[in-house]
Amino acid sequence: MADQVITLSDVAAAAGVSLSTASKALNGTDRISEATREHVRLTADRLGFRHNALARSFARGRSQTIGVLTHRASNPFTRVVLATAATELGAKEQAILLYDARMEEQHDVTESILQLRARRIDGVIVIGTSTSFRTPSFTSRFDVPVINAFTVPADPQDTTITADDFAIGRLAISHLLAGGRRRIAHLTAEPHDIAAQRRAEGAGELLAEAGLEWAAPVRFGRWREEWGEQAAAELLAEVPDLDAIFCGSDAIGRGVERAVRASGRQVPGDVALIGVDNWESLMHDQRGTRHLTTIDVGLEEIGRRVANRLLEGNLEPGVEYVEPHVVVADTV
Amino acid sequence: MADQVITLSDVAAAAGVSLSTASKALNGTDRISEATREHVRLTADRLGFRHNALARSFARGRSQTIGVLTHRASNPFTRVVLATAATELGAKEQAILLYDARMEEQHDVTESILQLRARRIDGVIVIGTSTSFRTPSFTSRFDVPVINAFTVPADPQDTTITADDFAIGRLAISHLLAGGRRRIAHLTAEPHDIAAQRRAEGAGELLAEAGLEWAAPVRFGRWREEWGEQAAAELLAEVPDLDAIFCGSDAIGRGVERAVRASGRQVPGDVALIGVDNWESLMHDQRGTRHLTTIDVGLEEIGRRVANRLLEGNLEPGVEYVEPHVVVADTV
DNA sequence: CAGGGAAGCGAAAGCGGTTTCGCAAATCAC
DNA sequence: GTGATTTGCGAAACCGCTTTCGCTTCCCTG
Repeated sequence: MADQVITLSDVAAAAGVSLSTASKALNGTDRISEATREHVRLTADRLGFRHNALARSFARGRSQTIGVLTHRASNPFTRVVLATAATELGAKEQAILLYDARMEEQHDVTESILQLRARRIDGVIVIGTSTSFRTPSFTSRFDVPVINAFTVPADPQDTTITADDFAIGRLAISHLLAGGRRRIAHLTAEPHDIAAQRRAEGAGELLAEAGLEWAAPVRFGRWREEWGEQAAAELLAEVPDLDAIFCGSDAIGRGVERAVRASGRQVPGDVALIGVDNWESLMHDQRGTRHLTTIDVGLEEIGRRVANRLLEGNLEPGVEYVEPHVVVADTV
Repeated sequence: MADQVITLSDVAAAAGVSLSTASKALNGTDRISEATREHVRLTADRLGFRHNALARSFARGRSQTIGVLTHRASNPFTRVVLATAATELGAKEQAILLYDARMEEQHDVTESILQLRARRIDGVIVIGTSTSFRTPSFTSRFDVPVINAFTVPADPQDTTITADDFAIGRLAISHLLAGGRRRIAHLTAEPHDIAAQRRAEGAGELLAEAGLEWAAPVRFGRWREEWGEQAAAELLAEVPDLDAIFCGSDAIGRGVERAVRASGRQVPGDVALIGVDNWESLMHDQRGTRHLTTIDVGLEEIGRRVANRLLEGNLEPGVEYVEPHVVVADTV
């Protein structure tokens, strides 16, 4: 525990070579004979040597830490991306330094940016709140790579990895069609919400390709369970022969399900339901279980990919979409 | 952007003092006249100087980063604690370095520990998976402070901050009693699950204090929605005059609610429901809404407190419990 | 066999701060 | 007014590693 810490010069001395030789040997850099390299490696192992990461970072000028800018880290979607990215980065010995700011407030975020630069971070991940809101562009405010996650990019030249709402809509309908449903309706969030719009568009497109139409006009409302319940009740009264409802989110879906059951219909016997978000996975692990069939938008994949792209330095400008996937459960 | 970086010696030169004086002035350490201190500060500001955090960390031997050991970062509860702690730490310029390991596997975690020590981390947070499982003790394996979060500590001398399952049970019953309920049952998880046990004990205790008994024996089963549904159906058949069910988790509660409604009863008119976890908060923010009344176990508070304790160096040995609170919604 | 180039290694200069220590001047006690 | 402290500041060592540069030695070419 309190044992003397071994430094590189200890290793060099023990191996009978110079400090610089030892450094090069262990780093695999520069021209060193294979014999001495191996010899240094062995003595280093024997002594239990580990680089002092602080000294190394200092000398190299690279901090082994990635800055993360979030809008509101308490957002559950943000958390998933954050935790996944942090795990991925940690596995590669990269720390993260998180600044949680209201990105709209210039002053606040400017201070954070200065802090991050002072820390000589190696890269930046900007995590947006959703695909509904545009996140300001920070790319030009750093001299290290910046990558955006889970957001609608303000600048199309920024590197962005995000969910594919259009594909989500298509996938939902495709799954319902595969289940034999034909009289399908869609209940979703605010009409000005970008994610809601794209999901509706994607869904409408696939429906049209199948030669079908919505069984009722798409209803826009709120991302809320209670709205789902109320809207579904009205919808079922107007269009009694529905056989499926595509719900804009799992929260809405929960409300819809209650209304459908309250109307005396069976789920999925009479009406199939599919949501979006994979809400239940946020509770699964040992606990929880699947009930509502849903579309997973791929938040974890976003987190993983963002971390890896950044480390690889693989930052092509433009938006890269993550493929959604169906999570099969009891409601289709 | 690519503008010359200002170093401390630039500041010293501009202020007409020595490097060491400049350092002390800005750090508020050592004896420096207030006049020169202020003068140095002003020139530093004027030049836009920021400490090179790397150099500083190196010189001081403190990394400004906290190591985090998790069992499985993908666990939703872990994520909440992690994200909250990271936010709190970030606000104080502390980075985090996350190692996600199966803590049971010695080899794996030993490597992580060595990495963390090489990084000269300033402290360690160990996040458990829940209050159901015991996490091995890592305190003695570091020479920096270690604090455990959301776990049953293996060593009572370790510093641990976690949820108070006993209080959770009491609180749930107290809320139901305040709502005028008297015929109360409890459906919860596996009988060997520590969290489930304590919640049941706490609930039973408060019930006894109120001069009441369970309307039916406590039923232990699984942390699953479907189990809740099935168990509630049976329970209602056996004890038709129940007026409340304390559900061991929100997932169970969801299932219970379906069963109650399916039996023709109203929620909360005929039967009140209360869960545990504040599941919906994991989805709230802009979206989602409250439906199920529940007990929030205080995960965010755990994250916050763990971060702050560590920074303050305020690490008394023993377990500190976070107070749960009721989240009022529609089912009581 | 002379000369040029490459291979292998070491000396030393950083990287940009913090911190110890010593010295001169100012302040204090008596 | 003298000696003992205290105050304010600068010189320089140091943190542990990376990296440049130069010096040998060896090999190859013609």
